[in-house]
Amino acid sequence: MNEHSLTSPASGTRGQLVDAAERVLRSKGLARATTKEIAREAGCAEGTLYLHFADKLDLVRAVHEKLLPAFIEVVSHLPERAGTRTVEANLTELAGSALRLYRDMLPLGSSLFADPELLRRFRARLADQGAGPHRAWEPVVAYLRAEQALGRVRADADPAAAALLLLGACEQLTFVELMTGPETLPFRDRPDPAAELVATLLAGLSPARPPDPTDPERRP
Amino acid sequence: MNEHSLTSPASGTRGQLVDAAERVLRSKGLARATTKEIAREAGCAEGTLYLHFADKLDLVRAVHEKLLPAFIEVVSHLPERAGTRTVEANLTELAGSALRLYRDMLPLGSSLFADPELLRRFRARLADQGAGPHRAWEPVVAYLRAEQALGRVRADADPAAAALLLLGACEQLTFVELMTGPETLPFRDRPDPAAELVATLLAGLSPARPPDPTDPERRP
Amino acid sequence: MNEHSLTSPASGTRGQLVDAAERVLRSKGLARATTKEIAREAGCAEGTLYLHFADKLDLVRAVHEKLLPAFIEVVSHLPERAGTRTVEANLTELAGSALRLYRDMLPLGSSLFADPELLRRFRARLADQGAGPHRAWEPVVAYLRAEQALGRVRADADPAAAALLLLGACEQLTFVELMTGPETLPFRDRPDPAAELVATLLAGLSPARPPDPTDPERRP
Amino acid sequence: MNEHSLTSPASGTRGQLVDAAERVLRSKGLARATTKEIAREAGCAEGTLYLHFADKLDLVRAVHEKLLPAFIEVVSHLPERAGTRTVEANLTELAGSALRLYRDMLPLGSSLFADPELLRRFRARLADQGAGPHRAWEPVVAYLRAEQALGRVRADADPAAAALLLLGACEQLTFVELMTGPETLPFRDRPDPAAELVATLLAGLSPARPPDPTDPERRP
DNA sequence: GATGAATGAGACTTCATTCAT
DNA sequence: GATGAATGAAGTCTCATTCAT
Repeated sequence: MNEHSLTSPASGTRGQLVDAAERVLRSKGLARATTKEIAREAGCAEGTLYLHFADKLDLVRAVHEKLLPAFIEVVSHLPERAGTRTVEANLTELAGSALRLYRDMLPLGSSLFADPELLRRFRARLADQGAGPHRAWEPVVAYLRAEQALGRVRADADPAAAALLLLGACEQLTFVELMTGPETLPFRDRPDPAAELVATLLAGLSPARPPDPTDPERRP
Repeated sequence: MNEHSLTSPASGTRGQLVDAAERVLRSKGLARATTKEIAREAGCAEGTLYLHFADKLDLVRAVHEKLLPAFIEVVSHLPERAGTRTVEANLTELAGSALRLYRDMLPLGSSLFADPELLRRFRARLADQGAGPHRAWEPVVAYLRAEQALGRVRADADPAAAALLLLGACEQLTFVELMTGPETLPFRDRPDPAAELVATLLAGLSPARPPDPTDPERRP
Repeated sequence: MNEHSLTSPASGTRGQLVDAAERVLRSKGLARATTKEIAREAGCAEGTLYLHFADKLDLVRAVHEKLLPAFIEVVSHLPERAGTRTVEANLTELAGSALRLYRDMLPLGSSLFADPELLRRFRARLADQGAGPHRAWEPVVAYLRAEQALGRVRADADPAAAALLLLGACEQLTFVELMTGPETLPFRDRPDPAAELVATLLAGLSPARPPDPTDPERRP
Repeated sequence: MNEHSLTSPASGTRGQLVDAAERVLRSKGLARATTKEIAREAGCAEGTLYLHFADKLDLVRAVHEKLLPAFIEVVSHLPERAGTRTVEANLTELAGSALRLYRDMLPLGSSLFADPELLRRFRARLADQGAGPHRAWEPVVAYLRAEQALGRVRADADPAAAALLLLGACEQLTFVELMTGPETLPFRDRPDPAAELVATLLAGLSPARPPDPTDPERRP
């Protein structure tokens, strides 16, 4: 992962074009990214773009296609952590990673919504691959299920809902920060937002609760 | 609230232009919304747009400026609910509303990231008004604090983190649904996603917990 | 004559519009003078312009129509000077005035050539009035004739050619200065360009000449 | 030199654009010259213009930049004439050329004043090149100095002032003719305006003058 | 495969002019 | 006579795309 991209630099003209497009999309935005600048950034001629992609939108789609796997790659090592350290530590590390990843990916990913045709092509490709952004939840769900099996997470908790709560909070926090600007950081000026989110999720909001019969700590 | 807008239809040419721009942005996306079509949709000449806005981006910014207040308006009645019904019912209703609101607002709001200049102007206006998207959390936080005072929410819970977890989950669920397409609805095919999220947030993930000493239900 | 115009400020809305147009033409140029700004400068509404002029070009023409009379007004007192002071002093004063006048008038007057239709209308009006910019030569010619009658100018000199030489030199000097910019003043950095032009015109270039038989100084 | 331009037709798309722009500026004027028509005249697409020039004004400036060198080219052969024929014949030929050149150049050159931004850019380029319209005087001054050395022009005459008087008269005569229109030709209906101007300049206006001691014709 | 000058449709924007008040 | 919001034609300029080299 280099400084400008979540993914490794690609070789070959095609790869250079995708990397260049990603850099230009990040700095100029979809609305102001031109083929001229992308080609210049890739170090090739404007016409070369059309040897590798049907049109500009196809190149942009190729950029978006790199993003989700990059995210999943980072999250996918989480299940191996089940049973190690504490649940709180593992989830806090996850939330920290998610906050960093979203900060890099949200501006690019969100701009899919600026062009319905781009979104349509992106979806078509997702459908072909049976993929989707929800795949990012799967390692988290798998981890939580493993911890449930180990008795470190309530057996009757809903792992999917929990994954969504935690990752959603990270995404929204990033979304708001990016909208509000670098000067105003609502919530993030707290010592450790990731830890606070995890603590709240672990403890829940209900004031009291009957003891969990599956709780191994309660076994004699 | 009409079918096409979260806000009441405005009167006056300026208001018609903002409403028309919102409709066009929704259907065509920022990248394909043209001044010609916006003017046609507003029922006025293209030049009229420039009597009311400095340029196209200023009109787009005006559309975005309407979104947050519309969201807050809906959420802001929540605190009055404190102490009524059950916490679970109140939060489930909130989550349901949030899911519906995000579905309307996310495509528009996200496209802010497609143009850095648009985002810059949007932020500048936020700074002038001391506002920000985090204001949407405030009514939820206020509600949770009120319920804490009533003993219906753990006294040591973090209301801000809880608001972020719940609203973030709603936002991410919507985000993924919008990206994945109307056919594939991960998670949302469940009977009631809002209820599941709330249940998980209320119960927490930890298998056991010492009784909350401030819990009034535990007083003899 | 006020600071902004060669002519007295006019009263009435029509006159205010002409004055305002002159100021805007001077500062912005014909190519960038808009009816909106002229109206603002005149303190009236844009529509009011069309109550007093057929269109924008008619207003511009009205501005140009004021210029020549203003020039002639200044030059027209010259013939009264015949026989007073010296010919050199009188012509030097004339040249000095002409330099100042051209500096004010050339930018405006020259821009007539930027629009053939404007020039056409201007000419049509000139034809109606039997006027023309050559009228500016007439007082100078009249003066020189008077000095010829007094024997202070060669009897066989051509007053029209002399007027053209002197005023033409002043015009070109100004033209070049305006083109070159305020920093570089070719020729004008000399102590007194007007005096040098007059001295050269009076003495001529020919190295020797037979005595003028009509020269009164040679009469016994 | 072709019928439409003072300069040789250029090759290459850029040169064709400059030539086309010159023709359109001559016929339509700065105020009515459109990029669409210039491109059509140049036989290329409108967008091609922007491959070779930053904007329309840059193209117009390029046209203006060709004018002065074209003028100087014609005048620059004058110094070689020193000592040949008569001073009167040489200067009359110069004046004749100047009248023709000004008729071609003044409408274009004058319209520089119709747009301050155009004038600003033109000046900036002049400053870079150390050039300026006053360079047109230099060959004339050089010629007069040479004739002074040969004793055919008064030794104490001011060559710069003389050049300005003669060229200025030609410019003003053309200026007035262009303003007044082709029907009315003040002064130019005379048999040979150029000859009359030169005769007056050579003889001067003063009725008498002491013999020039440096005049070689007076030496025994 | 690579180039980059040329293309031309179409975007945004301006501005002289009109007209109901 | 005065207004100024609205008009819409026309302008400048951009940029994805093509194609001869």
